[in-house]
Amino acid sequence: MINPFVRKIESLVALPAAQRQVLETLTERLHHVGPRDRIIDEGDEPRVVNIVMSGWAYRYKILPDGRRQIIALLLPGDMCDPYVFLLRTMDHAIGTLTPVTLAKVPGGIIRDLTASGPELAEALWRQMLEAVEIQREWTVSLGRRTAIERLAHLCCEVSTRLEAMGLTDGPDCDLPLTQSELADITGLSTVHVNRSLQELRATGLIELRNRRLTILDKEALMELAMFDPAYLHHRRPS
Amino acid sequence: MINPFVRKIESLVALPAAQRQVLETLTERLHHVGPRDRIIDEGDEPRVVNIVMSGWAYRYKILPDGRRQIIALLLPGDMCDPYVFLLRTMDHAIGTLTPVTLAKVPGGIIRDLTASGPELAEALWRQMLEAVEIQREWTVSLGRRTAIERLAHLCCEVSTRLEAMGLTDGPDCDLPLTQSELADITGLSTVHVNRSLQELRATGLIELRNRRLTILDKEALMELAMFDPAYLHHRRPS
DNA sequence: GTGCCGGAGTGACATAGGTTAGCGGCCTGC
DNA sequence: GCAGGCCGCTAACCTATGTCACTCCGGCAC
Repeated sequence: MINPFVRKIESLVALPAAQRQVLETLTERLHHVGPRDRIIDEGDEPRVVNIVMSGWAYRYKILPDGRRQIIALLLPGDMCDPYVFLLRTMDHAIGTLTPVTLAKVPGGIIRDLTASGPELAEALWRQMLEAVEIQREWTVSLGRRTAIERLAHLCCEVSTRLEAMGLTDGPDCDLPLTQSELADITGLSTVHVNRSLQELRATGLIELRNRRLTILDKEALMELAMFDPAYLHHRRPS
Repeated sequence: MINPFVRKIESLVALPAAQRQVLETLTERLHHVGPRDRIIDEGDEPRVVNIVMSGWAYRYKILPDGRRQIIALLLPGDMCDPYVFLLRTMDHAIGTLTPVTLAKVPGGIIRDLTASGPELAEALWRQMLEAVEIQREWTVSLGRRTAIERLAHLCCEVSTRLEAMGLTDGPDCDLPLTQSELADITGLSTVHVNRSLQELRATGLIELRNRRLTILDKEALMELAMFDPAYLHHRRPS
């Protein structure tokens, strides 16, 4: 299995072989975190840049009264903000959904890397831009899409992101989220997530069993979700 | 009046005088755009980096059926994604709320700047990180805050951001948004924005007249909004 | 095997917020 | 000085989504 981080970076920019080699060695030492565990907490001082090498993680914030919002999903190959270490403290937390393997890259190394040539610096910027666009699309979902549309859109997004990493199996992919986590992503209640999911199933758009998602009618699902994959297209022209 | 872009950058990193001078000259040639006008449209190819030197602009997306969501507010000093020009096309549009003056910096110049020394590269990263954190907080608002809380939070955010730029007058600041624009920011209907605004006024937390906001009880407003300014604190230790 | 627990699923009911329709005030254009 | 339009505001009514309280099922600990 190819290194997902390298795969992701190489989908963004063409790397000289030497640079590629550097990245490979960077992500050799892996840390293992169990499922439903924490990676970093709000208020912590970020010292390293975490890279998800396998498994699913998520960013979240909890309001003083306990309401929780999941802010982003981190899939294999995703990097937690290339330059987080510039911040004094984390303003949100990161946790795992599944068992996760992580590469931890110290800030100094990141600086050295980007100073060594423009390709990598550019790749990091592209990755950041992609992350921001995803975040913006979530903003649109939460602000203006209905419950069903939000769920449909999430399915489209996840499936598209996983596909780009070679992690789909035809119309099938992982979706290791409980309904309560789906609720915290979509800003809904668990009950309503359940209802809406049933409706998505009833109309034959998706199947969802055993943490696996099957998209039965991609066209219709995209139309319902008003999903335009353009915002995920930072791939370099190939 | 000091150059707001330079002011913003200098709040993030300490700049050698020479670098500072470069920034000043970069933002000498200004473009003027009228109120409620467009700066760049979805699908356009971004060639330059826009910097807002005065006035208010905003990012937005429109769904196929016309629903609009405002995704971000761009205040004086804000830069529209330091490296946008890496993208093939804009996935969202940017428009103006008030008359706006803009500096337009070509991508090549940005690259040269950041290649010339680490301070500026770092400043751009910090600015991006701040923008993302704001975006994440909007995600939380839309997902988990009630109507009143969203509006209160927006007031806190705007006032804090303007204050950092020296654009507040004690508890007063600009808020050049119609109720319909507030609705598209907060994911509500205009009617409900109106209702909630009344309630905020009735409880003596804010005043809002003639596009000016007065925060009457900042403590209470922050508590209601569950506003924690930490996410805006990228200022360098001074 | 038994008991426990977390997660999916339900039904009845409550409510935050949306919709529609309409008013009056204030600009602005002419 | 009039007409048209945008904006703030309101009332009556509607509905998407939330809340509460519960069942059922499967996996895991022991």
